[in-house]
Amino acid sequence: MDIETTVQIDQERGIKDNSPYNPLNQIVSVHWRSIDAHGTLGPASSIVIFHKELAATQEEIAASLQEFVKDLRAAKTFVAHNAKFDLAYLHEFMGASDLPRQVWCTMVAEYVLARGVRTALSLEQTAMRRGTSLKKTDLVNNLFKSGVGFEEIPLDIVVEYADADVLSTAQIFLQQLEEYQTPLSEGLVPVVQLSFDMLGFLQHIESNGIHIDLNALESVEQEYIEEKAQILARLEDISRAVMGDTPINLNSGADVSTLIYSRKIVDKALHKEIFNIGTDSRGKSLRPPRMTEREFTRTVRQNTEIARKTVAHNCAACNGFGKIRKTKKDGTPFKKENNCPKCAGAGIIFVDTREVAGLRLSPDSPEDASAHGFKTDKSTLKKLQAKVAHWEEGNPRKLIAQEFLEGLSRLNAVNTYLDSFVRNIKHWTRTNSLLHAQFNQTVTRTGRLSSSNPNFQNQPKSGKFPVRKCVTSRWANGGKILEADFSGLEFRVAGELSRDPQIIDDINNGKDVHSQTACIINQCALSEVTKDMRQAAKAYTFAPLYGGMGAAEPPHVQEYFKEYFNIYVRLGAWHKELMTGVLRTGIVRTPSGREFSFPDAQRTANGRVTNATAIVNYPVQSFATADIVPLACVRALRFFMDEGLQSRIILTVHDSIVVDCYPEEEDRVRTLLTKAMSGVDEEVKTRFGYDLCLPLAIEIVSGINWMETA
DNA sequence: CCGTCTACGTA
DNA sequence: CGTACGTAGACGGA
Repeated sequence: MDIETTVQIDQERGIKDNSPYNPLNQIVSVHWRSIDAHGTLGPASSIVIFHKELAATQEEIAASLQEFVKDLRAAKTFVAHNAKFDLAYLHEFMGASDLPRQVWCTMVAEYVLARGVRTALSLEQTAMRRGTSLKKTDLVNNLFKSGVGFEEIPLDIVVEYADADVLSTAQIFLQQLEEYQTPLSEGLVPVVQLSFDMLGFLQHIESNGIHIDLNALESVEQEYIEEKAQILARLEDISRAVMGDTPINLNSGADVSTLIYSRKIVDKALHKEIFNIGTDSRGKSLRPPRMTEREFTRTVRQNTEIARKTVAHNCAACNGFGKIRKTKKDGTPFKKENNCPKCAGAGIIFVDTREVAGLRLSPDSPEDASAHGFKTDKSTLKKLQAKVAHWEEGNPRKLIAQEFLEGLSRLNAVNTYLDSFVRNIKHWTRTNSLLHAQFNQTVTRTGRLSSSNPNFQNQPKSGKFPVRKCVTSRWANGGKILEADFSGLEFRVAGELSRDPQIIDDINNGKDVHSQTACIINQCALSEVTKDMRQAAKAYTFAPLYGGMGAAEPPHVQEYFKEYFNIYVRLGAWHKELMTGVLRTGIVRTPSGREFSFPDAQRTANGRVTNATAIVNYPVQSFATADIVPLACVRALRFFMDEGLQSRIILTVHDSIVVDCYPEEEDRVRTLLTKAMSGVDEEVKTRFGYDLCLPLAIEIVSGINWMETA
């Protein structure tokens, strides 16, 4: 089936919203066909509910809807491309009672078959790839792209288009059904079934929505706006002091780079080429070139010029107007004015003084280069701050530099908090204070979810991000926000998949692995490890797990990587097995049967395997957060329903489940989540036929909002 | 207008 | 140190 809907456009931001949770949206039409057990298609049916050309009476529409509901109830399997969307509309507009239990989403099925290789998954692209029937839909596509809802598109075209989509979906479904029965792909059945179950879970939590306290959000926003204004005022003062009249846009990497490093790039294209700036076909950054310190310094000198403080003058060529009127060859003036070429239309020219502008810091290595100059991100700024700390006390620029670097670092963060988090939460929160973020099932290479409109999976951590205070319970009297996390899930799964006896031992004995790492890194005794050292060491516990080799690290850290694989011998052996397996078959498989294809993998001249890090990382990340956690999600929802809980599951963030807890239900919620999550091994066994050898532990916290949890 | 790049944040 | 994401503004070429 296929549902066409209206769409709302946010004029200010140009954002299109065809969500069923936008109260202004409506179902325009519903289109469907039946398919019998032999794969024979019934006739095309459709109902038009809301359209400018609509002639049917309410009674007639109601009668057609009855027909549709009858077919829906009779159906064994509900098939649609991006079925979550259609299910959500059915749920919001027709209530939950008639929703089909078994769903087949042709988009999700296609995604699983793609085996982690990025593939265009739209209905159109899928149909083209599979050679199934396809209606030329340029007209509809263009209208839709420009934001015209289906209610405005000529009705005969809507019906023709939608019927063609239904037919195409049906044909793709039949092909997929066959493909999932072939020896090559039958192993994917448990995973695609879990994905369909997860689709229902996602539709459910999206429908529940997240309750937002808009007053709390407003006051957090005000605090950030104030903080930003203060930082900006100070940074602009400093900017004027060190740059003279040269205008600096603190949101511009190029401007800020000039200010910090006192250098302007002469030829940006050349600069990009020299420092190999860019991304590869997988969207990852290219590697910076190797250079000695001397080479680097020389290169920077050659391709940059020292930034000087400037004094602004009225442009003499245009008298400060910015525009000039040229005259034609015959002496008559052109009709339109041109931008003054001397000042590029600004009316002002900036004349260099002799004084060097900026903070006069130097980049260290090609790693510090960026497209428009040199990096100005948090870690680079931190490095620069450490340098400035060593400047002699008498240096008059020391204080200013410290203040600027610290302020800029915070400004970058506060900008993100305001521009991305606050603004987007505000934008997507409906008038009933519910925010229905989207969870996308067919985006990532590993099978994880992604989240958008807004992304609710990248909020700064609990306890330090006041925006989280606005996530509150929908039940005013005694409702709570509760979050259950799998602890150390990926480390456990790495032990699980490699069956490394030392990892298994460490986990069973509750060993503090990060402290052990800190010991090795800092070459000290266990008793000497401080809290900070342990925190810093965490990254090094995980690096080798995911294929990190410490190539760019100092010698003693490289030693650590060696020692790590001496301790976890089996893990290292497993990594090798994965790689030789990929070289042989092109495939990595997890215990769920999910597969990842590496068609281009080969051994390079220096003995390494292409995509080595991805090959060892995908199974761990995927089995943990794309198989185990979704399974726990599906179980949790099933338990909640079976027990008739009023509490709502509202969110999952890769290894956690978040619940809006109904008053007095917290104990039951905790019990059921523990059963769903810690007990997930029993369903891993029934669904995938796999015995987990390690226990899965969870931690549960709760509080009056999503920030203040304990 | 659209793709690329940098920056922020998460597991 | 690695892998996987989404969003926004700046920039530069069409």
